[in-house]
Amino acid sequence: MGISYFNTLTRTVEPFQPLDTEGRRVSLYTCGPTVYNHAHIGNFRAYVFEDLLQRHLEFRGYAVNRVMNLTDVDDKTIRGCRAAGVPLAEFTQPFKKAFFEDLETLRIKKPQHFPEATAANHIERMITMISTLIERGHAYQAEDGSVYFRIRSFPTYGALAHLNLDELRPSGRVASDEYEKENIGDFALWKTWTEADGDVGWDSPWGRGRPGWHIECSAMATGILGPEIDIHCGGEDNIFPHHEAEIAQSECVTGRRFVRLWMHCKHLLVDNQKMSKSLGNFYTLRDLLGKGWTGREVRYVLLSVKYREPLNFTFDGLAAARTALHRLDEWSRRLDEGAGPSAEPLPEDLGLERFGAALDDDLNVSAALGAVFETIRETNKRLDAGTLSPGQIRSLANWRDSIHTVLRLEPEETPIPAEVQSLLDARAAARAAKNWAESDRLREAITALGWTVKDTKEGQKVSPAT
RNA sequence: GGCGGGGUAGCCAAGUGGUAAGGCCGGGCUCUGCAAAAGCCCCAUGCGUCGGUUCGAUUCCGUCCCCCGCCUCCA
Repeated sequence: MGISYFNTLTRTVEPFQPLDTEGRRVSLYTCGPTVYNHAHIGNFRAYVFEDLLQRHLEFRGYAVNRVMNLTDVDDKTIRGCRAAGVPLAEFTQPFKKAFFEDLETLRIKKPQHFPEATAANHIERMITMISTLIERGHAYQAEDGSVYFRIRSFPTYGALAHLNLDELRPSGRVASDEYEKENIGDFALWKTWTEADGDVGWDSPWGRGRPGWHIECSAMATGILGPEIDIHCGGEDNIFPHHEAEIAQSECVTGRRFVRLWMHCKHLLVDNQKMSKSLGNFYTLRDLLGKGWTGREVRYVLLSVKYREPLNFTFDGLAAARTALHRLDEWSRRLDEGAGPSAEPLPEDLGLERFGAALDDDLNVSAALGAVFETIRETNKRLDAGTLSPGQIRSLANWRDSIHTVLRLEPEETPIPAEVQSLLDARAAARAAKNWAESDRLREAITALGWTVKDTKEGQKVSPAT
């Protein structure tokens, strides 16, 4: 059975069929952050979903070539740099750096390409694309100097979002000063320079200005991955207008089908409400780390719900994630302790294939995790009963390693400090001599150093105090 | 107004036209110098409401009630 994913365009789960059927290569474009502040956990839900997608494809033997763009020029970044009184690049740089750190914290695999919208070659490509669109009648320069895409020239505009453009309700978010446009729905390809832009701007055939948001992605996507892309992802709010616009621009330039498969993840809610600063339920990853939660725990929460379902983020959920991970860790430790050097075949009734099968079914990670925990319970029973050989335990450990190439939920490796280790050695000796008073004293000494020691059947076990 | 998603045990969350995965919490047992941990077992006659189709519905159809998202630069 092959892989199937839900396609936003067709609204059906379809068998996955990349352009390159023989080479097993997949091109993946994912909309990245606008670097005007620290990304919040809602943003990271999308990036974790995309990470799961990439790792699942790799688990199934595909080589994924992924692009994640960085939007480093737009209204917010310009506003930010002007408020800070620094050049644009200087303003966005720390947020770019922070973003990469956050990706690492969440164990998100780094895409091969991180194009920046302001890079000279990309700006150049955007200008070229806009010129082509104007030549072909898909775009026009309005009285205000800006260049707009003529949506009437692209009959399928609205197909991705399944919007009937004639029935659109005017919303308050449409800037009232955009009366120069032929159609209210025409979107900016090139925004002419205004006072508010300060020293941000590039020269173009249409005067000084800056690119619109949508053309950035079209230029970087087709520039790096070519005219046809296998998968394009983003948050559900990107469907319209952003991805709709990308399709229109790209296809009018290349004459090819821009994207074969569109995948979007649902929003994250906090306490069943949309995250917002005014509600006090707005969190960046850094906020959570500051509260003592780990990147792995946050990853678990963001990962554990199917991407097409709304995810309700709560601190109870984070606490549940911590305990669940602990169960995973204990099982993992038992495997390492019991594993022999060479693998032996496992009993077939463990159903290990269910993990991959669940993911093949439109990334049903909840079912996949359910299968993992069922395996944990079943193998724990057999470990208790001693019915697994060291070679079979090795096979289970290998299986565990393989699922972690997708889940990336393995424990943090925290080396035991020498000071703690010497106390542990002394305590082991005291316990062997049944000197309980000394044992308790040493336990307290270890606790004072920030570690927790527990006495198990296999001896002392130490872990960092949480 | 248009389009779409969701309501499953105390919490989170899979799933199926044939009688409810998994995680957390809770209870029990085992192990145990103490403390703790861990492992195992138990924990929804029920799947928002009211109807319909069916031998049989949580699953299909319709009604109604809630919650959430998009509708022109928010992941």
